[in-house]
Amino acid sequence: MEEPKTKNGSEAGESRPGNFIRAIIDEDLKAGKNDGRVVTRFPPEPNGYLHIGHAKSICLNFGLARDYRGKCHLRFDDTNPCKEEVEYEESIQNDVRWLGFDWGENFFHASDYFPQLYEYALDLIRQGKAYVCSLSAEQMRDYRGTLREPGRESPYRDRSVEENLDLFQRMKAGEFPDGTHVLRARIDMASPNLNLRDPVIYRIRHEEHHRTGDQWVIYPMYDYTHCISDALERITHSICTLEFEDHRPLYDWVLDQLDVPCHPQQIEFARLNINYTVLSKRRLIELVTGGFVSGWDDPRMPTLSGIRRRGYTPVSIRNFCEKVGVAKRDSCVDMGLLEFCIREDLEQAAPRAMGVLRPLKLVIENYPEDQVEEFEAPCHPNDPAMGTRTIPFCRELFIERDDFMEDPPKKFFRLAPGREVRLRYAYIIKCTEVIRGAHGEIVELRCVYDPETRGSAPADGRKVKGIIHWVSARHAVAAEVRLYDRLFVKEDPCADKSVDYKTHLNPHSLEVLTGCLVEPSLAKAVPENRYQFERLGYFCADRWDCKPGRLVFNRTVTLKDTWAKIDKKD
RNA sequence: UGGGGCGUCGCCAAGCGGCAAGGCACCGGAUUUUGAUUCCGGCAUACCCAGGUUCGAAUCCUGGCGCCCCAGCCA
Repeated sequence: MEEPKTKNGSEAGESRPGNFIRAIIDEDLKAGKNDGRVVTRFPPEPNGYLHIGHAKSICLNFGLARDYRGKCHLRFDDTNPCKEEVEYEESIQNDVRWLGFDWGENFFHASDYFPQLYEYALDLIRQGKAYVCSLSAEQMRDYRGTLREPGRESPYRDRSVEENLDLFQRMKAGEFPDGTHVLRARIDMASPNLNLRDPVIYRIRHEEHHRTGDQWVIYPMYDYTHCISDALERITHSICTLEFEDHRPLYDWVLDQLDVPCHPQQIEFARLNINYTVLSKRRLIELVTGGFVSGWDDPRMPTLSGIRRRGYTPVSIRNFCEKVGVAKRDSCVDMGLLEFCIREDLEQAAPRAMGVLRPLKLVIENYPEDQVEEFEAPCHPNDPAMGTRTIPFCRELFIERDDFMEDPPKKFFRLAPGREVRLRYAYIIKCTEVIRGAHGEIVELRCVYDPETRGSAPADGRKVKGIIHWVSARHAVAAEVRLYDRLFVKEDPCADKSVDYKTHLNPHSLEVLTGCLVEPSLAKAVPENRYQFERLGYFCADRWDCKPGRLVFNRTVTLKDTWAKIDKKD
């Protein structure tokens, strides 16, 4: 967290946006709750990679801890040995750190509490508030009732404390196969809240756990584990997403029965949605395993590792999460906001360079054959502190194919036959001839340059509106450039439940360009270096594939393109 | 005629009875050797609807309507 530590949100001068969670904390503080402590936690299940939706939660929880001078714990919710892996734990920690947050010593696992959780379960049984149920899964579903009808009590509901204790201990000892018994909380089978109809709190799973190995064959369920874990860690505000709102009565019930250190407050907020992508673990996994993307960190993925590889910066993600706000309304944020955030950051942070994606050869006929000039260009037009780089210039250049049109529309002010244009940081040139190939395609442009226009406007006062980028044919360096676009063509790929969301995958979400040419100063680019290729967009040297002698750039985002808008309108 | 939430500009989102913040997008215009950036200006007589209370309501009350979540031994 590189930002200066600030005081809490209630103090004057604080500019952070207010949200209902901060309002609750402010009130709690005013009322003297929790001895003035603020302790939050980010509790991922290690069964997938983090995505931008998690970033919202991370920024919220760690941000609260920062602003209220509290703590935010990182706790892995690893209660289901069937789905969880260490690979995920590692990636999650990397991603949280990359985002810019630090949990310090406060690193935990729900599995750390298995022994205590077990003791608490015994306690519940002794109080007659939990029982071993031997109904099958199907039977239990049947007994649970429906949304409108109350459930029926299990025939095992009134087993004696002794029998329950005995059975539960034997469950733990591994005497029974999976699915034969569960431990259930004894609450109310007629509750309109299904979560309270004697929820399962322990199940048998003869499965190796990635941390506890084969030490346990019974594993606690989320509802039972999460609240107790929070209490043991003395969490003050347990922030989760809306779908857990119905679970809050159970969260509170469990803590009310037990002798725990404190009773944290669960607060729910709306999860993040972004259009033209999907943010559900299940679907992201499917995209990866189905080979629809190259992996979890494919630059098109909304995963933090994907976004990172695409070229997004941590600060841009944090700003995005800040701008998105925190509320309880289901919402879907425009992808355009994310793009705004990365442009906003890179505009000031990324050094400029010239690169030609689709090269078109251009020969300056009145420029001496052997002459080479070197131009000193600023690395940033508005920030001299970023220094300069030198750009070689000679008779033969490459320009962007899109910057030439034989028969241009009115508002096109780039190169065309007989027209003048400025070569950025160099001379004004005029196109005199178009050379064609065997099939009539344009293969080369012949031009003349005005030697008097280097670094200055023409003396005769004529106006040249267009400025285009270029590279020297003799000095340019080859590069591969990967152009990324939105992953889906539909705003909400999952809106129509009768159609597989994958049918809305954007077939043009990746375009690989291999014949690109970039200015020689880029030869030294190392993985994750970010640049603005002038007039084109922001590009990031690929984290894995960019190596000395083989440049690979990913397009993070284009520059705002007013011309494209005008062109589309006409 | 199950329960729990939510409805303020195209998209987010403040607002908590005193007369609709802000951001994105969008539309003008200025500067500009990136059609970028920056800069100025515009952008809800209106807060799901209908009644009611009040001098005064997005904010309170009543009744509708709409959307989301819940019937895993997932989290």
